[in-house]
Amino acid sequence: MNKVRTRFAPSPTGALHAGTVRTALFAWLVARQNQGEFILRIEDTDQARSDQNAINNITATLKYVGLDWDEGPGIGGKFGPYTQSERLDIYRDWANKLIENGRAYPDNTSQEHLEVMRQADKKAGRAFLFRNHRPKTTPAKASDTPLRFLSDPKSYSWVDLVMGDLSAGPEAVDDFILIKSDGYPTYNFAHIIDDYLMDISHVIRSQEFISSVPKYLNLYEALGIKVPLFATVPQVVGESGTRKLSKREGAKQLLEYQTMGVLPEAMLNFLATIGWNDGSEQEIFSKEELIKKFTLQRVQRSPGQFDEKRLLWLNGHYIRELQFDELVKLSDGYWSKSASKFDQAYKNRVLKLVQSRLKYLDELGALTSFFFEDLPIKPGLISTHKKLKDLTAQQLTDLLTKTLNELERSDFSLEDIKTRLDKLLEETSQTPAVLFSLIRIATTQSEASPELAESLEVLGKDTVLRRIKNSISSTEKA
RNA sequence: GGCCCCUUCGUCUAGUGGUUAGGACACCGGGUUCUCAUCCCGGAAACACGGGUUCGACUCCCGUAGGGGUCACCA
Repeated sequence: MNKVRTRFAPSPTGALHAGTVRTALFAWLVARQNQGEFILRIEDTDQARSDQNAINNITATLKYVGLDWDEGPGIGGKFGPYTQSERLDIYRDWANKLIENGRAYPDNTSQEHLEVMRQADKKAGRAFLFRNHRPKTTPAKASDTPLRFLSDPKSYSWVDLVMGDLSAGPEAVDDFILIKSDGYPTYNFAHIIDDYLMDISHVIRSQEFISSVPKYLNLYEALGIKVPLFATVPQVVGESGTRKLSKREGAKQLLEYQTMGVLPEAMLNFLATIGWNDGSEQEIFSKEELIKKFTLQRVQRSPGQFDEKRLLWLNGHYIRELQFDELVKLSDGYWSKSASKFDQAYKNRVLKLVQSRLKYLDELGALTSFFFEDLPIKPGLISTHKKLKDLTAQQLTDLLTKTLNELERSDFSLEDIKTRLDKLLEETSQTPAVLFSLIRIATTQSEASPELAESLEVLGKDTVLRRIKNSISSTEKA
């Protein structure tokens, strides 16, 4: 069997989102599991829409999720260049071969006339086929005359590695533009030439191209070149459940998740399991396992929905699995501003307390800010608390005062804090639901926090006593 | 509209003629001295519909409906 070579061939017209990257991932997995090669090719044949920012976004996104490429722009390779705008001569040569064979013809039908014909066909309830309107005579070939493929309509059936047996009638084959008036090839033409010249074994792409395959098959024949294997990956749809993932659908570009602090291994796991699983009940897959277990045959044929909740669950899982020193490194940059005045040792103690609570790194600041600054007192935390709202100000003050007196005598070791909290429960004959809630609110002024004793220990005696005193004076006023 | 593809809990899915239709996320309830999270236990929740074939259909066949893609000098 020939060497497996797969490619990711995006057009640089915007930021990558999950759907596109998932397709890239599948192509990458096929290459890696077969000791093959993964090629990055930039399809910038649309001059107006392509730009360098998008190219940067593509490479940054691939690097984020760890999809390395063996050949591509920048790094080169034996089949370069890997940017289509640098391959114009190649397409022209192949186009000339088609002209010589009588399989391509210049056509300068105006956009207006095309539109008229399209409307007429639409009205007649049939698909528009240019070949039904081929001009009797072809214009002289000038440099700005578009070149059309002269199709040879017939039925095709072929095998798709994901979708299975597919077929279509001759109505799916038409005369399409090969070279545009600006001299650039269309996608339909360029990708076929490139896949052939770059020795691509598997063309793995998303669903919108499936109905164009018969046209491509017809072109492969005209060109007399070998047809690669096809694998069509269904789309990833957005929250609506129907529409394709897009900016309009509210989809984030993938790099936003990097900024949020979604770990690459979580993103990879998530992407791979939209529309794929190994047949078992396994949910967590490492990159190595994916390489070992992935098969195109087990890719779902129906679209998959992007479920951010599931992504965040996976990410939480991977954060919990992280070695602590690894988490320390990754957390850098996600702390609240107020944390900058504290040393790393203190931050580490805080981090230990929240590792199991983080769904994504960017939550860190909000989750831990009370460890670094006295938050403003929020009376609502008590007045709406289901266990505290019915206590009088006097009762609250009493409880806090007793707590203050007890903790003042503590050496603030975790052990001692726990002992004294237990003692307070006895003395006040309050349930933890009341007393601990109150202390927690007084010392954190937050909706939620890690375990009370541990939080107090990390906060330290001075801070805890100060905050309790502040709370007392605030409840007295109320 | 023509052509093509798709259809199991809200979501991701297991399932390839005989299962109490399984798991996970999310959700709800309970437990872990308080909250949030983790962890553990439990709950609700699906075979789009209609015909066949068969002793027996989620599984096979045919329709119907719904959804998606495509019909560009965009990819």
